[in-house]
Amino acid sequence: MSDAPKLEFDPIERAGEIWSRHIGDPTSMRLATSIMRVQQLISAELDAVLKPLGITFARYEVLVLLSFSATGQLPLSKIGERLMVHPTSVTNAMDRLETQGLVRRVADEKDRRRTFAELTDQGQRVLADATAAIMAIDFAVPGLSAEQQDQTYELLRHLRASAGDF
Amino acid sequence: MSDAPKLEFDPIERAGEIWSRHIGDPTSMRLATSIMRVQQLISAELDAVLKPLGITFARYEVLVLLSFSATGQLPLSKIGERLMVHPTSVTNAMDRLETQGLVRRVADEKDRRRTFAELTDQGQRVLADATAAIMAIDFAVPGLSAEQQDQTYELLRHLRASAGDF
DNA sequence: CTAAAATAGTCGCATGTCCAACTAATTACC
DNA sequence: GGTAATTAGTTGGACATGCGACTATTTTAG
Repeated sequence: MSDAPKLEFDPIERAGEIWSRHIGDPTSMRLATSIMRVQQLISAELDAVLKPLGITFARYEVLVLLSFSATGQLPLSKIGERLMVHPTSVTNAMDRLETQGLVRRVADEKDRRRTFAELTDQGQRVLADATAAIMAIDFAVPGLSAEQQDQTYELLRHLRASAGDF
Repeated sequence: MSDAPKLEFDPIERAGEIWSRHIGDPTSMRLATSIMRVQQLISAELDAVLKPLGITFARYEVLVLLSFSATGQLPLSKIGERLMVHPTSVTNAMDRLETQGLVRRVADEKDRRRTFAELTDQGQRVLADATAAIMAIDFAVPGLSAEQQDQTYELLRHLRASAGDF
């Protein structure tokens, strides 16, 4: 957002759209690029809202995960699995969150290969603020009715399932 | 893919999904995270297919854009505008493409602030191969019928429009 | 019970994206 | 006409993400 190149009212012409007009069909390609674009918009919006709190959406997701864990802590591997990101991404996020004092690494005595992640008090506070901030924009995002949103979600769910998600 | 953490058949639990079950509703949040996940899958798939050709999808989009330009060349600013990415991303992609010998920077004599990007012969060859490679997977991606894909596209279009796209 | 295989995390490296700031050139405006 | 505002690109820095490789520990096999 913000500094993003201002497109007057130019039709969006990413690869998918271009193909649709020049090459044959690639409906799926058009859909693919559209999804990527929407993701870009959503991601930018979420990060913008979280920026004042000093975290990104990626890190926010880690906090959310930890807060809902039954024991209050989660092995790093579990986090990567749940968020479906590479182990190195978890390490990266944890390093930053720990530096910020929002989470803590705790050694697992049972299995010394593992490390648990645990929310700090400050982490809980930031999480609460972040959630509130996101909830606030939640209503502004739409452009689709609740039914349409559910419908879109359902369609994407099929896509994810077949795409091997996983 | 590949090294991605193997999730048995665990329900996807990113922030959005988690909220849906714990906090109130946030249908839109659930949709948002779903979109982000689908984008991740698509992106990984595309990059994987293009990898043997030595390019990424981001760079591929630049090549596509250039090949469809009427004059065969495009000012860098126009590329950023069309692909809706920051100018620095264009500079980055161009640097790599130029190093690979797939595109060329050409000074604009009329307006000396500008620089044109132009496909090289090799760039055209790589583009052709890349397009073929992508078309090939295009059929495998689905999970949705053609109608469902159009439907999803339409729904996302509304979302993009209202989200200020732009 | 020991050697091989699997698992958990980390590090370095490559990419891509955006922002802030800066230079150069062109256009606007008083 | 000459200065201010705008536009085009680049550079440097912050982040996120994935891959390959490596260490340490635990499991599995034979």
